[in-house]
Amino acid sequence: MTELLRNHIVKRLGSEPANLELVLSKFTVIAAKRNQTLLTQGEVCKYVYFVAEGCLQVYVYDSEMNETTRDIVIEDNWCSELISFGSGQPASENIRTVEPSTLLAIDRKGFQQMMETVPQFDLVYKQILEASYANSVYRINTFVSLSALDRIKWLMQYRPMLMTRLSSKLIASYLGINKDVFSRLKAKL
Amino acid sequence: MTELLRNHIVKRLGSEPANLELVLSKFTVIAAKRNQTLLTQGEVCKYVYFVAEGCLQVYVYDSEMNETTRDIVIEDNWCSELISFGSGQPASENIRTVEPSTLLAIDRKGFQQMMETVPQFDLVYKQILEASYANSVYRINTFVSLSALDRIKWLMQYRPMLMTRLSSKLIASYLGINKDVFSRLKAKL
DNA sequence: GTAAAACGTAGACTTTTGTCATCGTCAGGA
DNA sequence: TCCTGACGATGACAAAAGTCTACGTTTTAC
Repeated sequence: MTELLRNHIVKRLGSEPANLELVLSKFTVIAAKRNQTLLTQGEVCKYVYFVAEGCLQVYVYDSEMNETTRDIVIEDNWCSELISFGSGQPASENIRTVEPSTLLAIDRKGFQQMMETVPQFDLVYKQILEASYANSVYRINTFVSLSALDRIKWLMQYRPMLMTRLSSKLIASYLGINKDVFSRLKAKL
Repeated sequence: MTELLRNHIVKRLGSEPANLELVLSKFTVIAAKRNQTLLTQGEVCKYVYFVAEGCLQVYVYDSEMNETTRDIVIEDNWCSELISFGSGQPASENIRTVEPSTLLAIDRKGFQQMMETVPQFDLVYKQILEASYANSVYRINTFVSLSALDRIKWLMQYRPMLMTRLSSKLIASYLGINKDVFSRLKAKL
């Protein structure tokens, strides 16, 4: 299963770093069922996950306990609550599986060791952080100005796989739209 | 003027790093008037700015050329389009002054030299990036689920200075609210 | 296998938000 | 000084989004 992570890293760095096998051995393989909670807000985020198979949801609750989904992470991507993971502060977000998933998890200590064993991992971390940041910025700039209908069109254009793969409820919460409204608008396309 | 930046850095790092004076000398002082454009989307972002005095707006245009403001940066904070600055890719955002401002600018080469001269600057960069990321995440999680009225209340609670300091038009675009609606809701408080 | 729960769709209705036009005020430039 | 253009407020109206209920279908749990 670490094969997928190896490919991912080689792809990112352009070549296979020395000691990669050693690093890979530091990851714990987790076979998670659907709907399994990986992180609850208020707790400290202890792991960074590489999603080898499956799909994760990063979400918060609003004042009426409705979920709003900040991010949906599919296979071959990283997922964590980086702020909490890096600082040790309580996490502000929740993470759960939305499909049966295979995850490769690494904790802070392992992460630290990884940085020392393979100096290029500093670069990998920076890349993850920068990609996460870019993603957030993009999401703000795109979504603040778009109507609900245009947000749906956007999703169909740029992440069409999610439309077929995820429940309407989840998509609606990702798009910041009421689920009834989502159902109606989708029918109008 | 670099005095303000020195204080900022010492505050962040907890102590004054060696060679700080040398590093400070690499910054260019810019006295910018109100409404001056510092970055236009499509161009490469060449500088990271430290806002010593004044206020900057980071914004994009939607399909009807309305501005939507992703961030407002006041004195004692950093401002840039980090993705473009780091990668050399065209910027996706615009930056302008909304008040007469004093800025300390450093370009990529200076930034690079800074990293080498003062190793702790790697940490400063990471801090800037992490803070920017945390800020974006917070903005998404807060704003996606809040009504226009609640967004105004949020601003009054957490960044009250902006309410008095900025034009209604700018605040409305920061909150993602139509300016007429903003005017009405504000009157109802 | 069956009962219960969750899900997706739909209609009727309410609330929120956006649009447009108007008007008085104020600040900056000629 | 006067003109002009930007700004903020407001009313009337339109459009978008949210709420609630109901119902048939699918999925899940026991």
